[in-house]
Amino acid sequence: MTTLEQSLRIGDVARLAGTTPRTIRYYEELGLLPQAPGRPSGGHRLYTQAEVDRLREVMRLKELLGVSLQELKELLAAEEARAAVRAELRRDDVEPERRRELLNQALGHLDRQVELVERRARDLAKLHEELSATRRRVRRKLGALDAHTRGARS
Amino acid sequence: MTTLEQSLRIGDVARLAGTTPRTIRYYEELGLLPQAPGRPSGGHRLYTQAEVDRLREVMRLKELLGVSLQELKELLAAEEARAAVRAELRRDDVEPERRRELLNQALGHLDRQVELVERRARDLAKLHEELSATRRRVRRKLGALDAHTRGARS
DNA sequence: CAACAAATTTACGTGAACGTAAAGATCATA
DNA sequence: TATGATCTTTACGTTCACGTAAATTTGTTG
Repeated sequence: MTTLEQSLRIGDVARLAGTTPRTIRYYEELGLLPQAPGRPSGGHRLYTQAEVDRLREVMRLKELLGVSLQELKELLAAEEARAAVRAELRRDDVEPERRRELLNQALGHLDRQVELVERRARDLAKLHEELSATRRRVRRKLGALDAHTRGARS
Repeated sequence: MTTLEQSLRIGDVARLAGTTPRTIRYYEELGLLPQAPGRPSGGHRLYTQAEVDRLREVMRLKELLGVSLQELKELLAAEEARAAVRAELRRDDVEPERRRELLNQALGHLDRQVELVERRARDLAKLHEELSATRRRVRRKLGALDAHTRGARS
């Protein structure tokens, strides 16, 4: 379980996620990524696999949802909330009151994301259907053309 | 049938499509929209409903596919091909040879579009599933929390 | 410890997709 | 025909999402 994961530097993270150090610093600056967890004596940023995953997720959402980094940051409040939940849940003495609050917050954020995704999926499905219909029509015309040409035994 | 549609000016088109004149001119400059069909003596651009539709389609594809305007232009070669087909098909004397060629071109472009849409749809579906799973877990935790609280008759 | 790769901050540069301003031309209406 | 709204081109400005360069510092390795 103790994967001994540690000490990825910004260049490693960038390579692993398929981007550049500049982008990572930029995202950190925007608050899209949390401050690098390790930073021994103000030196280089140190990351773990968790940060790589987070980064990939950010990139994926950006690509799939087509939102600005600012909107994405707001959307990602969900992740932060869930992180907070996980952190608090590790301790056993959280009051159920508080626990429920955190969970409900996370649920709200998740609902926003799900709704966004569903809207886009619906739109895409509609577009797909239209394209397919057009494609079928074109193929039918091609078929008719073939048949006619052969029928005329040119 | 003769809808007598005509004489929309650039501002009208912009309002109807939910954008601005600047954007329309920009798209025309990029070749995303054809030259305005009417331009009496070098004066104002004149459009018909067809141009409004085309514009909306461009905006929709841009939004849904998340591609650059340049990529979009290349993708939209399909529409141009289909327009050419429609134009030529109106005449009855097109050689079947040529006809088949045009139709096959259109089919190719359509296939590219369909594939792109399908890829995105698959990615979105995967994301949706993951979000839903997470959501279910959160709800389960909330449920357990409720049950426990009531069980403890606090 | 020398030396070289990789990281740091600071700051200016860039391409895409438009916005906006200016100066003038054109169109609809009173 | 006057006049105000809308359009024209030209051109510079702006925001976003980074790229790139410079000067310096930090880690790593022989």
